Amino acid sequence: MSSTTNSSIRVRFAPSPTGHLHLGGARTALFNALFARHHGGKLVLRIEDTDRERSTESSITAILDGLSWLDLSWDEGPFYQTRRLDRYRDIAFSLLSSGHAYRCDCSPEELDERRSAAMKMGLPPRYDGRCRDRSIPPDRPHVLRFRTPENEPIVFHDLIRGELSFDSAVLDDLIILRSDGFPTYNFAVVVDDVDMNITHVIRGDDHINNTPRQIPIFRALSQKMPAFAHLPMIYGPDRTRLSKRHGATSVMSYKEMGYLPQALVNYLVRLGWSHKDQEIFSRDELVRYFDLDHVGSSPSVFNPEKLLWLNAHYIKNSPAPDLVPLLREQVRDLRDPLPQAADTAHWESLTNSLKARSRTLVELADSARPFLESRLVIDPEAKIKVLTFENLPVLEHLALALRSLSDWTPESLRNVFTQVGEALHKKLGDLAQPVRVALTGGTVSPGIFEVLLLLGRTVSLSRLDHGIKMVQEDSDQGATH
RNA sequence: GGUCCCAUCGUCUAGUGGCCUAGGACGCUGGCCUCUCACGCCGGAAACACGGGUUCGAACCCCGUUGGGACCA
Repeated sequence: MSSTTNSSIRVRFAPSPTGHLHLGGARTALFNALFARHHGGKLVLRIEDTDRERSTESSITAILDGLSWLDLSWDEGPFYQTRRLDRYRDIAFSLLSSGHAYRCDCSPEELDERRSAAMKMGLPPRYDGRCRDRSIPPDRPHVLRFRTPENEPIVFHDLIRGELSFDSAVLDDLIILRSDGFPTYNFAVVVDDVDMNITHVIRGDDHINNTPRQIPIFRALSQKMPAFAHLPMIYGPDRTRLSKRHGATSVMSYKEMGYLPQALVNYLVRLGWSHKDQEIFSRDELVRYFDLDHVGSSPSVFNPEKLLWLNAHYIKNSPAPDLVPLLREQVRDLRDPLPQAADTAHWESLTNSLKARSRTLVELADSARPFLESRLVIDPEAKIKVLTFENLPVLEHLALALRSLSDWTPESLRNVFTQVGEALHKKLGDLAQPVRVALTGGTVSPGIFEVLLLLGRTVSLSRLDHGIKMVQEDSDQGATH
């Protein structure tokens, strides 16, 4: 165990900018951030952009956007590996002069050939070390290879998995500096982790096999090693690594689908980590409770249903004033708004009426539209089922009674429905449904009195009249046939 | 193919040798509430991969098998 004191804990999140921030990366970032906050340490953001083929500027922006949407902040950086190339070269050459590295001028073609020859003979396709003791002049094209110590077992203690050991015989002399002067992945990572004083490397377990390649470099550099913690992968439903073909994997696509960042964070944190039976965590609780000792070691399958449930939970339990700006964003394209759409109080009571019925902000917006726009689209099925000739008396009686109402309060509205119900020998349910379809266009909505109140007298009466007219026209047509 | 990792309900997980006739959550499902739909509440079905050990006792420790996955090519 390391003797590091809490205040000096330093972790890093080190994405490659080759695409959006995906769920696995987001969880790695989250665990690093929570670990840092919990221990009062620092989080360093490092962009590993040495793969010039695949790294893009827009990916960097996308990753930063994703982190900020999730409200994950870092303390230092972002540092870019491409701006540290001189540093990697310096260290590589210092390893050359200390004898830990050597020049190699084997061509890719030769290496390929030897690799396939080895595989044909059933041998592992590793570099045979033939340049180890040749002295290749520096003016010839060459790479720098690390002289991997032989017969030295590599054992380290993983904070999540315990002791992990590898046989150094399977490690070959990896290239640390390419002929174009670019460092290789495993080398740059070690130089960075040393330079940035990283105390805990928390990363996906797809890097577990990189660790034994990195450890000898730490040793050659005479640097003390960070502690390692390898997080289990997140799988898709088919139990392979989560990827695009499993649907939405980018963090920002969840924003577009109307998810709250708290819901996604809460979902991701429970993938691999637990705190007894608790499912819902505030950010404060997360910081307080999170630690590596309750991170599991087995991979988990991404479950969109549970995420949806969490999202519904967060929507339902958010105060309306927090939700209203998000709702406004969803309905920016409002056409022909109702007068009350200018009133913040209307947005808030609307949100209060709808939030327990919405699992996403998109659903919230869809159900809010009839209360914000003048234009009302009547669902054809609802019309056929509910806006029938049999229900015409219900609508007419209610319209008449409502029109003569002097006030427009829950009590008076309820009285009207009760009286009309008694006169027509109908139950409240028989009255509410036709009104609901006439007023909202569908069979699903908040309570009918809430709807009446939300819409207000003028809009309610005109939609009711319009509904009555529609039924009359339909029955006229039916009569002529 | 080589190396490494993993294994509790369909899924996320609790569980660190006796508290387990295995707990919670999502989903599914029966009911209650009810003007619709939700929300909420109450109930149900549903798992320790298999085989050996160790131990008085194993979901928990060890070994093997099987299955899955990652990495390197």
